[in-house]
This record gives sequence, structure tokens and C-alpha cells, in this order.
Amino acid sequence: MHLAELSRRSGVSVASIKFYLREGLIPPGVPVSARKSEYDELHVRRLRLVRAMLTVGGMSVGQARDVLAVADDPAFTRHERLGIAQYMLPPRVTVPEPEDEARAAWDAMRAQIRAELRALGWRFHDEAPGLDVLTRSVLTLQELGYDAPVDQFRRYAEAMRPIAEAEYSTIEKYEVLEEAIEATVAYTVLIEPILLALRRLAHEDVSARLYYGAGSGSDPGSDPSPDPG
Amino acid sequence: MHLAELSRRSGVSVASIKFYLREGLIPPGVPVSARKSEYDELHVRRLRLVRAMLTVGGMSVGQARDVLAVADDPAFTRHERLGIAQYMLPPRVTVPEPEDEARAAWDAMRAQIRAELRALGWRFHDEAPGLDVLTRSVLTLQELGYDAPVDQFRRYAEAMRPIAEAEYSTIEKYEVLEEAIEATVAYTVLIEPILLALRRLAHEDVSARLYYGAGSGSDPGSDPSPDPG
DNA sequence: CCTCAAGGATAGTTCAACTATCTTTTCCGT
DNA sequence: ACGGAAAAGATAGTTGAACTATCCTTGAGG
Repeated sequence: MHLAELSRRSGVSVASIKFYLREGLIPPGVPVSARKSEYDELHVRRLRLVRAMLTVGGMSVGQARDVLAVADDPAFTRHERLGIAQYMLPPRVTVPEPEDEARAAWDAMRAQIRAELRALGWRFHDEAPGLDVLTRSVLTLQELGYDAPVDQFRRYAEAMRPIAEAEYSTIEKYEVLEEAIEATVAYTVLIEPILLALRRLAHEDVSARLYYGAGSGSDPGSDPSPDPG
Repeated sequence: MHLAELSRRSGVSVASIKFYLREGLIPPGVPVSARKSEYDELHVRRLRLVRAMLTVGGMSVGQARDVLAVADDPAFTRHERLGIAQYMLPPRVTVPEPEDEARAAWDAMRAQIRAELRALGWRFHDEAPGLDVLTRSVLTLQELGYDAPVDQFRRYAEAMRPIAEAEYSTIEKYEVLEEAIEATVAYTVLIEPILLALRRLAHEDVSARLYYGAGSGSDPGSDPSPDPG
């Protein structure tokens, strides 16, 4: 198929597809002649994935490009490609420079968090960006005057582990590496909002339970919150 | 204190503080004379919260303004103000228009998700934005050709519930409403990245365990992933 | 009284993510 | 064979968000 049909099939404008091609988010079509290229189902699929990463996943074009570049690079092992793709997914966080006065506190907190998780028997790379995310969040909470929830990590970590195991077994089913990587990216990016939304709904449930009493079954109806639009 | 000192204390430039004042993210100082206003500790505190919402929480200026506007509005009950503040936190999601052809599928999926959670006994408002987030994510997964994890909601939901309960009990300790609201916003926005980071680290652990064998204690070292910088 | 700076208004900047235009070339129908 | 619609590609323009810099009025301190 040509550009126009790719656009129709994917719901993305021709101009935007050209933009994604320029940015390296989707591979070029195979040039069937000097001024004509052919696109296939993989392009449609990739385009949909890109749109999901950008809109639902909230990723930037640059982040999406980096992730997909690694995912497409055959120069790594399966384990590496899956791991690297995951490493490059957002959020990324800015670490204070070594000469920054805040760096000492940063390093101390990061080491503490790392030790806490290692004490749970978790194995992960020392440079895992997740450690930086944890450090930044905890330090920011502290700056706002709240207790560091490092001591609650056990609870959070134990809640996440069975989820990760179930998801991993799902992904392991994909034998073709390209499919496994796409599944990793898709699940990582699209299940995150699901988890967060469920946490918020759980908060609402806990709150409603305390507010309206423990009687079950009935819902709060339209009482507790006016429309926030 | 005056603007210059507020800037020094908070680490935010004078120009940016003026911008936030214009946008209604922080309340104006009390005018001590026609051309001079006085700021206090609450302004420093609010400014730090705003910066956390924008940088760590990834919120837009408009979203932060809406949340804080409700949080500051005394015309609601405690339950309402906490609930509304939470409702207005991101992510927000675009719902297809009623005349959109995709609307029927949207409504059906949303009803299914809602029923699934209600079956767990959860109580929440029918217009909870979390339901829209769930719907959008599940539909996007389906469009990419993946199974809808609606049947896995039970697992996810059961993992989130004890977390939400523990967090809620923490927030309930704040008797002053303003403090409770600030804590709600801070915990909601800043613990989300913590949960997601832990999920990713758990994925890495599961992967490493399968890849390097179940031997415990030793970590993967620098082997599995080169630096993705 | 005079100056320097705070506050406020307004306009300009930067960046990301498109979007539109222009040019060259090619395919397709006649 | 030929003329025009249309594809590729390059380049420039647009939009919106989040600042940032400038200007101007006024007011407090010396």
C-alpha cells in the first residue's frame, strides 16, 4: 500500500506519517521505484503502537524513537533487548550533577532504597532508572515535609511482585522476539495507567466506605462529587 | 517577605513566580501597600507543591490550577474537597463524542469494567475519571491486538486495595483540611511514580531470575544491560 | 526630593509536535 | 505518447505550553 492508504488504515494524517518517518519512529517503506514506496501491515501495526505510546503512554517523540530503535536493533540478546527497551521507557528523571550540593543526599537516599530492595532479594541492575525515579520521588516528598515512605516499600514491592510475575509469563509466551518486544512496550505503557486508575478508585472506595458507613452494595450515586468539568 | 526573598527561599525565579501568580497557581500576597505585597511560609510551601506537581507529577499548569482551585474552595465538605481534588488530578482522557462511531464500543467496555469493579464491592462515583482511563487503556490494548486484561482486573484491584487503605489512613491523620488536601495531592502525585518504578524493577527481577537461574543473593552486575544513555 | 526597585502588564522566546507548501518525479488513463 | 493527479521528500510555517524579558508606574528609603 502507499502513503495515502497507510494513512487511511491507521487514522494518522499523511503529514504526520511523514513527520514520524523523518523522526525515525517508523521504518521507511521499501522503495518500489525512485518516487514510490510500499508499506505493509507491519507499518500499520507500528503506527498504531507509536500512537499508543504518544497518546496513552504520554511519551515524547524522542523517547518513543529511542525505545523503538533499541527494540529493532538485532545486535543484542533477547534478554538485553527486552531489558533495554524497558530501561528507555519513561519516566526519566534528572539526577543532580556530582558537584551539586544536593548530590550527597541524593546518593545516600538512592543507596538506602537500593539496599531496601536488595534486602527483599530483588535482583536488578545497579543503574536501573527505576532507582532514580524512586529517589527523586522520595526526596521530593521529604522536601514537602512528608515522611519518606521507604519503610513502606516492602508493602508496595510485595504488591507489585505478583503483578510483574503474571505479566512476565504473558510476555514469555511470545516466541518471536519482535512480538515479545512490542508486547513489552505495549503492556508497560498501557497497563501503567490501569494500575494508577485502580489505585485512585480504591482510594475513592475506601473514602466512601468511611464516609457513608460500611453498608455494601449501594453506590454513592451522584452525591459525593459534583461534576468537575 | 517580598517577591525576591520568596524566589530565593523557593528556588523559583521571580519571573516564574509572577507567571504562577497570573495563572492562579499560588495565591497573591497580602498587599501591604498599593505596590507592595507580603508573602509568608504558606507561599513557600505552596510553591514547592506546585513545582512537585509540574516536574515530578508531570502535570500541566492548567491541571495544577484546577486541582488547587478546588482544594482551596471552602464551599464543599471535607469528603467532597478531597474527592474532587483527586478527580481533577491527571491523567485525563478524551472520550469519543456521542456521534462518534467508536462511542458504542467505548460505552460497552466502560460498562463492563464498571460492573467488574462493582462486583468486587467497590464503591465509586459513576463519573469517576478513573473509569475513562481504564476504558481508554483497555481499548487501546485491544486495538493493538492484545487480550483485554479485564479478567485480570481482579488481580490488579486486589493489589491496589491494601495500598490505598494504608495511604488513606495516613491522610486521615491530618485533621486540618488544608493539610489533608495537600497531603492527598502530594501522595497521589508522588507515590504514583514510586509504584510504577517498583513494577518495572520487579519485571527486571523476574526476568533476571529466569535468565540467570534462581540462585539468590548475587546481582546481575553490569552484564545484562549496557548503559542506555 | 530623588533614586532604585517592587509589582504588574505585555510582549517575546523556546521547544515540541505537528501541518502546509513546494518541487521533482512517476504512474495511469486516454 | 502525453498530460495531469499524486507520491516522496525537503523545507518552512503553525500552534500551544511554559516560561522569560522588558517596560512602566508607583512607592519607600535615604
